[in-house]
Amino acid sequence: MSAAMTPVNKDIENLLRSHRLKRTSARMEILSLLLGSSHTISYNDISDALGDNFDKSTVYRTLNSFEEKGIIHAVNDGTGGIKYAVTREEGREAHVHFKCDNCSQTYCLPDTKIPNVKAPRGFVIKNSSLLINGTCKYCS
Amino acid sequence: MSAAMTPVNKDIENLLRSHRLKRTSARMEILSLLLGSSHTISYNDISDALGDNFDKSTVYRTLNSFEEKGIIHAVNDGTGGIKYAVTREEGREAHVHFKCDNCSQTYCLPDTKIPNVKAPRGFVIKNSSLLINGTCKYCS
DNA sequence: AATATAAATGCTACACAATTGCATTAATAA
DNA sequence: TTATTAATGCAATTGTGTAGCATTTATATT
Repeated sequence: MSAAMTPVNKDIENLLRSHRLKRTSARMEILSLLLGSSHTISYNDISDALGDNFDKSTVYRTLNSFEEKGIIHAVNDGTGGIKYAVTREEGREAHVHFKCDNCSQTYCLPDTKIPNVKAPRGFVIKNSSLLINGTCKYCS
Repeated sequence: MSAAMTPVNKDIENLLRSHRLKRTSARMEILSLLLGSSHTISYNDISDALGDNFDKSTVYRTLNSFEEKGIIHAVNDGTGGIKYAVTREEGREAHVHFKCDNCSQTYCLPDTKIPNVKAPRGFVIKNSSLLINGTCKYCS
């Protein structure tokens, strides 16, 4: 078996370099977690996984710079904090997020696009975000 | 001209009584603000409008009990705090919320229903919330 | 390989939203 | 009018996230 099921370092390094972000261990480890997760993750998830190796502000700043570069996107599932997921090709367009009431995880549904809605006269639509909750495929 | 453009006290009293909530001045005033607003309002909006007549915890607890009773519903427009609006008949069904990038107000669109989406196999949908942003009818 | 420079980090403090425990006060039922 | 039950105010606390600033580190340059 290979070293890990997690994304290989080279992939992560390339991703950082292509966005002109310095290759630091905080970024490597945080990006590795994000790439290896099937669902959105929060600051707390990252903090738990990484122990106290990095300062809170480093983790938050890392997430913010990933988001600015478009590597990840923020998801607000209504539970308080913000969660993040890597933005994959299929998910560039506005896609649906799904929060499971059972396991409390929030998933990107990159292939499920947000339908167009017709707003009342005078309201001009720019963006939209659709959050669904229910039971995820691992819990149903 | 009648006493005010705001909802009459009797309406508010009835609303409280029908939900078995005691008629206190905090509830009367907060509910009056909510009923009189065309858009969602936050704790800060209420606090500003009411001065320091009521404690922070009273205001939050009042909003929470209104929400539990279904008198109002919470809207998270991604700007930090939670906003609230009275749930009117047409809006009982899941409706769209609209955040204006210009005036920063968030509106209920009670007649704009959230379209059904087809989630991937295994995901069972219970509820959904759709937040649109753009320019509202008062700003366009 | 050594150095310069620009950026990232850790630390501490802070800001803000929201909640909680508890003693006091007020609203309604009896 | 009193008894009961719930709401309020206060103070403290939690949780999420940001900001300033000195120090350290990654990378480009020589």
